[in-house]
Amino acid sequence: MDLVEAVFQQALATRSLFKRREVLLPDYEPDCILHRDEELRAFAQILAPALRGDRILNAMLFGLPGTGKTVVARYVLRRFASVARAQDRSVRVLYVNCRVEGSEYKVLVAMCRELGVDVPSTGLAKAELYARLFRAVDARGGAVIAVLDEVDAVYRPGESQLLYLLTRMNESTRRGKLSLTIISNSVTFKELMDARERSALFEEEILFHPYTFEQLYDILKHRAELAFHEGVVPEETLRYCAAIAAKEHGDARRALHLLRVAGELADRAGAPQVTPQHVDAAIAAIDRQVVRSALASLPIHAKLVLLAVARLCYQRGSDPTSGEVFAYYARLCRERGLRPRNERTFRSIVANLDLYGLVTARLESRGRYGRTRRIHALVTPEEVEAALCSER
DNA sequence: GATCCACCGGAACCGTGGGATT
DNA sequence: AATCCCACGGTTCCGGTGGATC
Ligand SMILES: Nc1ncnc2c1ncn2[C@@H]1O[C@H](COP(=O)(O)OP(=O)(O)O)[C@@H](O)[C@H]1O
Repeated sequence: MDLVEAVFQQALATRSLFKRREVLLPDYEPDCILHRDEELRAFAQILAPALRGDRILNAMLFGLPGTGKTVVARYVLRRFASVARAQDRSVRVLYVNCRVEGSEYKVLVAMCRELGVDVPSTGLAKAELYARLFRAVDARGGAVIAVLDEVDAVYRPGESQLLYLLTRMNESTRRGKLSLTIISNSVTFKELMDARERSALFEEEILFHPYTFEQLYDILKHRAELAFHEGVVPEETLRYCAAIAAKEHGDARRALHLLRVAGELADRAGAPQVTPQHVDAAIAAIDRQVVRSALASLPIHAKLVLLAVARLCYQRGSDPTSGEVFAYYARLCRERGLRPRNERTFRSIVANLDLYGLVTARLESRGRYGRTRRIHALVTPEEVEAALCSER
């Protein structure tokens, strides 16, 4: 029996640890939400008046990542839509994730499309998009409930008009009414908004607290029962995952992610159970995967800048300055027949790498010898090279 | 104190790729 | 076809700036 055959035979002989693996994936929508009764009720209460045809208030849901904002919102929205449909109410709901869309403009495009308006993904004037959205809201009449998830990802304090304009839309619509529910991962988001927006949007607010260890444990236990065969995941493993996630801002997404990857590792190894050791291995595997996919999604010039930083860092064991990195980066470009981006763009690239946490760039004043950034790589040259190879 | 290095980073602008209107 | 609108990535321009050295 050859190598490959052995793997297949093994897979046939041992049954998978998973019953329904998809239950642990991030986009799974559970039909049972634990420890969020207050939040569920509060959000349902906000939407409820729309069933009677009354105007509903703009709401704001905020809390740290993985505290259940999205599940709660989508769950209530789903239930709301089905009641509204049964009652024959002309209420429409739409959900857009702003981080996924990427920019304010694309959020508008997505909102239009959710309402069935066919708009091109680029080319239209912003004002025209507003007009079309406006017409779509007004055309069929009735309320439109729009949930904008992760707004903080596209919101630029001072220049963002999205929210303000959307809240003002009602002043000119005749039959349709638009209600906004804004979800933000940043608890300080509120302070970033200017007064007009704040008063328009903060008619209602719901704060999501981090999950405690016990709450995370319950969520994990419930999901584990759906996802794995009986007896596969011991209590101890669930407690371990819960403890790690509780320490990291009470993040349920993190807890579920750990459990899923631990399960996959155990499954692949042919282990009979998912143990805490598998969870430890999962932490490392997730870390590696996070780095790998962050690197892979970088534009080519960002990869080259990062490679320059990493090489220089590792070669001399000290952090290079902007000027040095730029020179090395320019050389890498020329070796490859690429035209280097200019220095200003280079500095923007470095600023972005810093933002992504792939390098740290601290401003340093060396008096006579100028002011520059010392750039430190948080990834190894090998990791960047791997990402560069898979290019093209 | 004044100087001046080696950059920093805001802002205005440009080119490309898209679409609407007439 | 001409002329308008736009976003996005990149470029051009340029006024800062902390602190060792003169
Ligand atoms: N109370 C809960 N019960 C069950 N699953 C939950 C609960 N809270 C969060 N989750 C799960 O945790 C993950 C992250 O939750 P999510 O709502 O996306 O967080 P947020 O939007 O606050 O960042 C999702 O996969 C979700 O299914």
